[in-house]
Amino acid sequence: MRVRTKREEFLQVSLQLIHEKGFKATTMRDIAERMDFDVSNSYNYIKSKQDILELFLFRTSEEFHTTMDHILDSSYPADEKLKQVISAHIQVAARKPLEVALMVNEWRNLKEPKYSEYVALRSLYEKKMAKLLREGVKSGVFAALNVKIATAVILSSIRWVYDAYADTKSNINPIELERQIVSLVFDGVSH
Amino acid sequence: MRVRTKREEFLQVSLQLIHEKGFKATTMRDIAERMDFDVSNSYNYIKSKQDILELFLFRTSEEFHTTMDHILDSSYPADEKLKQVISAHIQVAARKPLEVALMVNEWRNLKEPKYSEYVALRSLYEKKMAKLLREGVKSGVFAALNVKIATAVILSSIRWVYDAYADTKSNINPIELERQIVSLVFDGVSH
DNA sequence: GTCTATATTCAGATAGAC
DNA sequence: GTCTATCTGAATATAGAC
Repeated sequence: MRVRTKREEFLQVSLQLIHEKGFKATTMRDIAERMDFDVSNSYNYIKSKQDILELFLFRTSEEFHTTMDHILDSSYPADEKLKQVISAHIQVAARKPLEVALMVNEWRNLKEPKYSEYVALRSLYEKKMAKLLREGVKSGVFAALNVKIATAVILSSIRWVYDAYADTKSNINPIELERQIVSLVFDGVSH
Repeated sequence: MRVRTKREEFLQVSLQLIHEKGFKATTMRDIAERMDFDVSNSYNYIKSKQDILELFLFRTSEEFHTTMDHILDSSYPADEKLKQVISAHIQVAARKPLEVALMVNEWRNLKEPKYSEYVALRSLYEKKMAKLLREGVKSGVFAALNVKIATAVILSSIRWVYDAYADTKSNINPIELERQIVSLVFDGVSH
């Protein structure tokens, strides 16, 4: 990622370190050390450690929601919408793996009232997916599946994708990855 | 869970608290407080906080591996084996949701050398699943899927199940849950 | 098994000089 | 924007008496 300001550099370094060690295990001293300055300087860029977490979590969550909303509001049939949601997730996870890793692994470290706010956003995202599936079941493009369970299964089945892009410059082609995942979600492992 | 000794009670209380607050955020004082005694007494039952994590993680991991090994060693065809692996996972997650939650959420908090040991066990479990899938592709009971991706998708798609049983006495019937998940994994959402 | 007391270490955060 | 110095609180863990 291109870093324009020292604040952006500070935030990127924080994100990387939190990915490596976990939020709680990453100290302000760790971040400062990698920035090659004293701890106290960190507070030139943020007012608390929690700020770092909130900033990335809510920013990336909004990106997911905006995309999901655009897809839901379109006139595509439900199966096409589901493909697009999966595709969009993979693209974000491939482009911003560390941000997505944070969403998957560190949201529990938010403190109130941000914690409840974030949990509500997660829950809302699930509701949007459930709505999409219900739409498809009603219109007959999907089988008569249990929407609650299918929502959990489908969202869970793509949640690992960031991991393929987080550590090394992965050689997994996102287009091929999308093709394979879409194939599994739509038709399963059977012939 | 039936608790026979005070040590078992201590460990169960620890597990519950770690589930509620996360491993790092749970202090020995928190656990002692819920046990209604002073912190120092905790060290009658374990020699360090890490012990608690290691104990549950490796014990539950072994349970998963043993079951997986029995299934792989059987003469069932690959599709039947896959059903049994899914079924077994759901049963463990329904019976011991807090232990499975720990496996999903807290393994990163292990310290070396246990961390590397545990990562190797996870990786081995994935290899066993990949072997099962490769078997099924070769014999023709599965479609010509990308084994690496399918492994990640399938394991991921059942990883959330503990959550349906962790907090409240869930009204989700594990048999019905299994039926729905198997249907999705084998045939997807399409008609 | 329980307590009191304490050693040790380390975390987040702020004040204020340059 | 950088530093030194420091406050404040909290954590894991141990020693030793009852």
